[in-house]
Amino acid sequence: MTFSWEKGTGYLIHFPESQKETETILEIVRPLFENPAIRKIGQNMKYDIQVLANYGIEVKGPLFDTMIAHYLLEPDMRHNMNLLSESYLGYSPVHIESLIGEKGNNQKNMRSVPVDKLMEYAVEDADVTYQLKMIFEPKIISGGLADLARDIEMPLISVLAAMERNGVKLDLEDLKSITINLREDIISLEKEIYTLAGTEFNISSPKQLGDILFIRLKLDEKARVTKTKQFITNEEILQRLTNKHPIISKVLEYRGLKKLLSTYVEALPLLVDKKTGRIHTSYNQAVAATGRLSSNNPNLQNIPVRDARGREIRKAFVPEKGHVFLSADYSQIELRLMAHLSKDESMIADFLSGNDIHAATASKIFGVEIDKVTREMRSRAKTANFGIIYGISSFGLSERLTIGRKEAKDLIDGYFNSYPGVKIYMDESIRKARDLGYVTTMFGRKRYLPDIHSRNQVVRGNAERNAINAPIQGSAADIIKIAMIRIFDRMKSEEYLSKMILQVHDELIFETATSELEKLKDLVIFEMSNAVKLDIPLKVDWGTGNNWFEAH
DNA sequence: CGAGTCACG
DNA sequence: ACGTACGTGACTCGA
Repeated sequence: MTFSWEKGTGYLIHFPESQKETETILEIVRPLFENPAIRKIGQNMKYDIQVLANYGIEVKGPLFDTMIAHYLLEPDMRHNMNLLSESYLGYSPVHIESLIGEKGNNQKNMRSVPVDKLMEYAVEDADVTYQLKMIFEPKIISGGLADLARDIEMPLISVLAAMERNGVKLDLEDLKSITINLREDIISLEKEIYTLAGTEFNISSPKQLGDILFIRLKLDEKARVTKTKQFITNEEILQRLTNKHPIISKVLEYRGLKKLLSTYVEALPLLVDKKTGRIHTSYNQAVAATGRLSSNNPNLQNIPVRDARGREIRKAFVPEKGHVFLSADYSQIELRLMAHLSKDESMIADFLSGNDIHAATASKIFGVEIDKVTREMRSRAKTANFGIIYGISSFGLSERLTIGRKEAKDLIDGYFNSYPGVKIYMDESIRKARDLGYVTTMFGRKRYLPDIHSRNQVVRGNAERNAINAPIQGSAADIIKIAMIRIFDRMKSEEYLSKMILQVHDELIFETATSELEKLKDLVIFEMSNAVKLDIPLKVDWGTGNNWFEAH
């Protein structure tokens, strides 16, 4: 592990043989790492912070992470150190693989590398990092990204490190019984499908399934195909064929259950950490071009919730004894941001009225009193509101509402008549992207959109939708990051026992000591609601429970 | 290792 | 005549 200080010195911490030597070294470096007046520089510092935490050292003081800095400078690119070194320093560092071998089971431990080799690697690592810092920091400042870096991204690193280390407990018994049920159901569906098809085949193979449905059973003479000339067999297509043949609904159910089994129910238990007995996701702070986080190994940001059977999996995420889950989420944050950023008076008024926003939209675009809005009208308005955030097109909306292009266009025209400021704002975002080459979030995060000048209208259309969506999605990401930092700081300074454990884009989940529940709930709601002052309030919904299902 | 599919916000 | 809703990660198949 290597670190740099302001003076550019490389530090090597080797992994000593004896316990005594380890302790000596730790006590030498501890005052440095724990000194809040010393700014630490590193590449992917979340990792280093965790290694040090394993040795009981808490890294304090400001951070400057070159990976994160480059993410802010070039959010669409990749940020690993060798790549950065090659493109900014014209120098190819020693690959870690040359010391410990390729990734996989045979990858050696750092401890097995001879100390002289290790030293060379470590010193180079610190040197490269420091040189990158010297290049990136001025760019961050001149790019108007200093506040975002100093106040949000760099402080967030420690928050994420702690959340990852906290992890979340899984009820393995619960998952086991889900597994048994799923396996049974899958086997019987399999048999039914083979009977209905009149032959056995691999249902999980889109190619084989397509051939069965569209050649053997001839369920659609005009079946559409992919670029690779396979039949499309996705859910949307299959749904439309439900009435054509009883095999369809069986296949859909089979697909759904297989997904649950392989992606969640069977996979999650394998990722329980032997030492902690918990699941530790890792958050990637530098992949999503809009500024969102992502989660992997496992991805805990896509645990099923929409469908009843999938939602059961959430019951297996449980707090420790004496604890309860608290979940708090921003209500309609992206649409609220559209209202705020566009300053559209009528959308602001709709939010301030306290009415259901989709019903209010429906009332306007369909020209009926709000209490005369039907479920169907509300549902369409909701789809339109989503479309607006994504950078609507009449084609896209018509696909989702299964209506004609003309009808969709009329709906959009009606929408813009109701919320004229939104139309003006969207045009302004695209104009800004053309003029500057990028768009920004409320906190100055940039996304470059070079394709905005493309002569190819498909490519250009994509950039135009990004010009509309990125400031919205990105501002929402900025806001929850601010809330996370403030909540984390307060939980530490006010000595809470509870832990922040998960973030799912607009939602935070806490494993709360039961005695702290009321206080923590107020703290979380306050900090989330007040992370930023908008023209309309940020609404925060919350729930508690003895598992994630109940709390959500 | 790309393609197809599908889980989430 | 084109072909698109925004952002991710994981699994399975099959060349």
